Amino acid sequence: MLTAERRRSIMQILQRDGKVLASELSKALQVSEDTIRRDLNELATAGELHRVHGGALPRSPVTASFTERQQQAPGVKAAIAQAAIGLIRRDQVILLGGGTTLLQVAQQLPPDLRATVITHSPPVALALAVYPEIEVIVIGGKLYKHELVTVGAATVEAYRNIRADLCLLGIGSLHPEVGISTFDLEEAYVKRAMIASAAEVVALTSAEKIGTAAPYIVGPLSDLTHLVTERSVPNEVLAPYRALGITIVRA
Amino acid sequence: MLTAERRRSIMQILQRDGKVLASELSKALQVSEDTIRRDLNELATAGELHRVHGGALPRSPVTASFTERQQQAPGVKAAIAQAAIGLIRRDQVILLGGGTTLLQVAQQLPPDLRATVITHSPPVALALAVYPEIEVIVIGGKLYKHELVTVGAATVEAYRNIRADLCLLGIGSLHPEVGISTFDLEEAYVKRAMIASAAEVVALTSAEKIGTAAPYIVGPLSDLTHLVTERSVPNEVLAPYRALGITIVRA
DNA sequence: CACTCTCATGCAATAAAATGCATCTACAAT
DNA sequence: ATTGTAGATGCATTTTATTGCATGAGAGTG
Repeated sequence: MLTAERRRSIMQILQRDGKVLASELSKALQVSEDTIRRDLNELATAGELHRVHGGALPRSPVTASFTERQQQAPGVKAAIAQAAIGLIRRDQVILLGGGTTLLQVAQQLPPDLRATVITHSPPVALALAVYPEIEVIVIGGKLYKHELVTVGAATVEAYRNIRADLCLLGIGSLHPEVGISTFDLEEAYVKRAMIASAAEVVALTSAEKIGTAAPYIVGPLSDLTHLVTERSVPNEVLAPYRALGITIVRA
Repeated sequence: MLTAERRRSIMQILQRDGKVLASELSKALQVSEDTIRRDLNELATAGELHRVHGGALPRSPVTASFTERQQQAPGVKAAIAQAAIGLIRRDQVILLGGGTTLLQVAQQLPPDLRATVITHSPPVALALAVYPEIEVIVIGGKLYKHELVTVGAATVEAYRNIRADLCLLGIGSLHPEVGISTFDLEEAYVKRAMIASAAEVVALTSAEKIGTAAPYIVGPLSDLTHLVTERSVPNEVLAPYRALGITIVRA
């Protein structure tokens, strides 16, 4: 039996049973557990399944990509979120993007904040539901399962009809020359619409994303009014942003 | 049973019942309480739940107060949800309402179901995000915090532009003469729009809601094509619904 | 304060995983 | 045919994870 053939069998069994055990696969496919483990690791690296001790489970888009990242650098993200919250003023109309950093923002707002918050991220919307004085507006659309945000024409259209005071956005890539960019086209459209609808635009980004570029351009750096990032980012890296009049906030 | 699998079960039970006890989980999952405690601690560290003495609670206080109501009769709601799922066929376009019963539906769908599901409930949308073959459309609007659904003109308008095969709705009150009614005006509008947009309309309702009326009329009983309710409901109570040609499904 | 239930910790047994190494096979070039 | 090479496989060994149990500390209740 060919290697690729065996791996296909593993995927089929996984789909059929909802889980696979390394020991069982070894018997069923007549190869050693070492080989099975190698297969499982390769498949996990390729993102086809979720490797766990003893076997593997189907890759669930939510638990895999979203909650997993939540753990990566919790301290840093919380600090950035906290710093961004300092820019919010009472009674504003605020656009909140998706992603784990913005979820942190939604969770850490002052309990008595009075504001209108508009978001296209269901998890952010749920986090906001605890605040009695916040009016929450959900923007609909097609749900992107890995980011847990809505996208598409309906989403963009909805943002177009809004005039907000403030927009808080998680940014995937920032580059002095390329500008704001992201790894997903649909998300780029949504972010562009959000930026166009807000008077002040705040980018939240961790240190390692500054100076990088991604395939899809959201807009020029001059779209931003504020940049919230880690304390550790060296001054010279931030110079081009300051030169554009962007207010830098260090968490 | 795999460790990761067991933790996933714990999260499911937590979501279903609104709380978990270490002692009960130990019996239900056939492992020692030590293992359960370790699981709960790990899940708490990962931010997936809120660890408390004796067991654990959902992480977010929102979903807590929301799922708390599920404790009242978790078995009944799960059974009604399961029965309603039997009406779903592959590749349909389905409207899902809000509320705890519909959340149960979203959580108990067959893992490989292929369909398009449209909902104005963020918790339902998140529950649907785990299904790889389901396209999820979120309907936006103003967020109603107690029901965790969106309402308002945007919501109604969005549903108006949709033609669905099936609509699954939680119903607050059903009365042979009054028809379908609810305690909230905004929700009445949304439900009306959903009913108007679907070929088949399925009402999910527990026994005690049948024969009651509420201030805001959604529409006549003849809007319904199916009624899913508890097995215990006596036949004579259901007679007027049967007379209208409504298919009765007993959970 | 006394009682019970729950929890944390260290420990040992077991299962699973990673690693390095030898062997085997398929395939291509000579 | 044979030689070389890359990849796949199995085995031995070491390392790491998981689990249940015992002990004592701690929390909750009346």
